[in-house]
Amino acid sequence: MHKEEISIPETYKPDEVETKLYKFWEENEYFKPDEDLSKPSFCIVIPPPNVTGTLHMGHALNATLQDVLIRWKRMLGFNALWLPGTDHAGIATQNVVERQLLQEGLDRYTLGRDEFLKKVWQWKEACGGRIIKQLKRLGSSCDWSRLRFTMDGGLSKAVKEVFLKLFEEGLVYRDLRLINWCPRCHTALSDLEVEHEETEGKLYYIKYPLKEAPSQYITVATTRPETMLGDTAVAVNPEDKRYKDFIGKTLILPLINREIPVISDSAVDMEFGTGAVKVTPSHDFNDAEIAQRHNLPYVCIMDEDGKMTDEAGPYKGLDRYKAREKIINDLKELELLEKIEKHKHAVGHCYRCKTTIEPFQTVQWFVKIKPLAEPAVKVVEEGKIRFIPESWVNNYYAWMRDIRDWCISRQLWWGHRIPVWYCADCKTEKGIKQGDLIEIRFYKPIKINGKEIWSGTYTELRQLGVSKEEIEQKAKIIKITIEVKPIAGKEDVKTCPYCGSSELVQDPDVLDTWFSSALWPFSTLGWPDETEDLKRFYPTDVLVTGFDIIFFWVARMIMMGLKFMNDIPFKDVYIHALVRDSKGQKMSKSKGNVIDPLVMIEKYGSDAFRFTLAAFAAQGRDIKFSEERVEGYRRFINKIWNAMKYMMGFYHLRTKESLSIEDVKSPENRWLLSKLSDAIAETNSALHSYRFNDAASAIYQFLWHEFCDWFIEFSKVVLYGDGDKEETVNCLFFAFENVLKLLHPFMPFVTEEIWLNILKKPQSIMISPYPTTELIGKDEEALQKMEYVIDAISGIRSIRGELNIPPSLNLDVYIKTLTNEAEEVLRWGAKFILKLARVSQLNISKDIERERGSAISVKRGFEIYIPVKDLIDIEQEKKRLQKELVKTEQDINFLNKKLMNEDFIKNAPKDVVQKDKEKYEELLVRNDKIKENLKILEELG
RNA sequence: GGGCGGAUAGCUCAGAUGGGAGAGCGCAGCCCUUACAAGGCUGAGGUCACAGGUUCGAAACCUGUUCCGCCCACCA
Repeated sequence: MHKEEISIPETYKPDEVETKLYKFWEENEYFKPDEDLSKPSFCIVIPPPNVTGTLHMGHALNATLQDVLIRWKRMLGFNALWLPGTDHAGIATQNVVERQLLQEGLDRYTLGRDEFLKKVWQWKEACGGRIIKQLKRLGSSCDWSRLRFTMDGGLSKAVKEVFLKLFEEGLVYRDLRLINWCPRCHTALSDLEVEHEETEGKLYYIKYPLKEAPSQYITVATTRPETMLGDTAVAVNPEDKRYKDFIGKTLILPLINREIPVISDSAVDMEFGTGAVKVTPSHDFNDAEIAQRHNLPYVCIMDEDGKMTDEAGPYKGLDRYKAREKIINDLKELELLEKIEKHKHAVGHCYRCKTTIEPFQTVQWFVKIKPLAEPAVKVVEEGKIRFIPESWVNNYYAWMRDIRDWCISRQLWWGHRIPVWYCADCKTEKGIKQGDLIEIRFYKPIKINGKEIWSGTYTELRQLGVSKEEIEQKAKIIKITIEVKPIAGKEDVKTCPYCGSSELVQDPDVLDTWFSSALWPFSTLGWPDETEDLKRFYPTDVLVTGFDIIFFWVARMIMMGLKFMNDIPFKDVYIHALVRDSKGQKMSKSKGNVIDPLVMIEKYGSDAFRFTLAAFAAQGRDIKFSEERVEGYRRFINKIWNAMKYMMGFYHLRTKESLSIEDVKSPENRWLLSKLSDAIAETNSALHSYRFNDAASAIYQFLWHEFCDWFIEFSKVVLYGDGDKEETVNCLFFAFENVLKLLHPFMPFVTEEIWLNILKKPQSIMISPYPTTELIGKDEEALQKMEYVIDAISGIRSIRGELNIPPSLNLDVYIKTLTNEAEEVLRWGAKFILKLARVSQLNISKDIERERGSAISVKRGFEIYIPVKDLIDIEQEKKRLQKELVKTEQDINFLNKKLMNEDFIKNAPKDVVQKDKEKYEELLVRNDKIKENLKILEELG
């Protein structure tokens, strides 16, 4: 083997190396699966981060774990594809761009829909790639040539296809009902997008006088007095004796003097408040249900801005909170406010902007979810999809069982526009012209013939000469009522299929962002086309994600995958924890406790950072991130680097690339390969069951403590002294290279740097085969043998350390062996003992007479004596032995009790009993020796 | 109101199917030994939240309690 001169940098510099190597990998297309179809495939689709996103700890953890898996599988010989992409993130992105416009003094309505969308795309092109760059910085080995975006042509095609199919089957439908409305974002939200937060509020007790006898009244309790303007009844429980006589009577709604009935409904809780509930069908979900049952009218008193409508009489135009204030004051004046109590209750907030949501009655699109949910539950029950950790399936089932129809339309501009059109000229069954039912409001008035027009029906506006385009562009809200028949189409519908009219308006709404993400596992692989990728990689193998989007995303992917691919989208769902700060608090900008992954990478390097995340990723628990741990793993890298530097001094002696246990003779070398074998086995098995932390620690433990602390020290004895240098060097390199490969999925950069640029391997480490144990083998006998040597060294060191014997002192050590095996092995290992325990003279024999006044250490098979009477304080050694005596005696008692227990002997497995017996015998011997020595020391002292 | 998770060394956490408790950091002592002081060696430190139970044997399994954290839910 030709060995050229290699210059090795004194220290490892992550920042230089990482960018260089990432470029190298990308240029060589190592991230792409190859075309070899005989290899099994392994696929992960990335949970697409928002285009607006910047890499946070959650992304970093998520990406690290996926990269560990994909690199591991790739090295195991799989055709591995990690498919990356980003999500258009409807509301979030629209908000970002709108905020930007605001700084320029613009808003989206002034720009119009098309212009606004152009701006968003521009923004996406300019800034949307940021998170991709950051993922690369982390070392993610995604196949970037397959990068997807949820608004790409292909994915949009998939979205339309799915919508149309569901529409045709009646699984998407339009309905007029109460939905969650964000008055700031001006859009409907699904139930999931509402965050409920426990809030300290007030409970207002308001008197509603009886019409026939105004001195009598019913008191209702409410947290939202402003909604009383929309009351159309007061409900009491039919069982409630207090109100028995009121049922059926009429009350006068204060402030606006509407006559409303007292009704009875069993949904009313007699215990709460006064037992009488005001019913506001237009602004409360419960009340809407009561209204359905009792056929109550809906009075809408709040508009889409959260301001009071015409129906609110004197309160018209007031903001909802201002109206509340005024109403309370007015009620006080009328002496109709009985009392105000403090009251805790859950208030819903918009998950994007935190504004309090408002139940609002509008026409929206929904997905009928039960028929989709049932099969999705079944595949999990049948074990076709596995959740890891398993405990999450309960959450999944619970949600899926009580699932309600999914509101998918959003009153936004950025997103997949609903592929549905409405004809303005058709007559409906009710005989009204549809066009009249399409009502338009403008954000800024348009001028026609010098007249300012703010709003009108579609037909009116067209008659006034407003163009279709202008309506689409400038309209703030286009209200299309439920009576209008939707015409769905893959392509733009230009003429009405019923009447041939060209007066068609496209539904102004876009789809919930999560609608397109639900298709992610197959839309990214090319569906609806039957692509090669789809055949090869669907179903994907594992989904790695956080628990916060199990409902938003995971559940919906399962439903859609089953519906449109007739197959599960992934086999395993690995749910990882949330990354919190070191105090266990959720990281958030407002708390100022956010740790930026990129700062960590800059300070410590990507490898150290990734390793930290993996080492923290124990199942089922949140991660309290601590920077000190990252620092610790940076030192680990330093350790690796230094070990490498030592080894490279002997590189020229290397003769073999590959070894198995049969190829080596010397016990310490066989010991090393056996330990390596264990580390390999543990790493693989841990990764198989997603125990990332166990895998990380197995590698760390082996590399630092077994390889560096023990083996390198053994090797010095041979390499700086006598012995089979060649074999030792071969073992050093073989083990080191294997552990580099083991480590590569966790620390891709430093391993590659050493592999390629120090060891001068011809090919990247990322496509080298991952170590498996069968090629190396294990030698139990060598492990046993080395245990004698290691015990001896530890025993001497221990005496040294505890008795504070300075290393400069010459140390004579006597080892009395009790067995032939011990004697043979220790004589062989004397060279190691001498050097590693810094012994100047070592005598090993069966018939060693202990010198009076020796420090003693009793090991399995031998005893160590160190004559110390001239060296140290005998009192100290006595103390040391007494301490040990206490320990052994405790142990003996414990084992004795156990072994005297007949039930234990009878019931415990034989090997457990056997092991305890052996331990017991050993302890007895040790105990005797210690006692003996103590006696001698006593005599001396 | 329902459900889930946690409580183990001073700190942060491991302990997969039950066989006398581990790591990293921190702490104490000794050491610049020719890879590494970003290091080596040696130590100290734990009634595994509490109370019962199952078992020959429990940190682990079961029941209850306390304290934290999270998710879901239309109590106005």
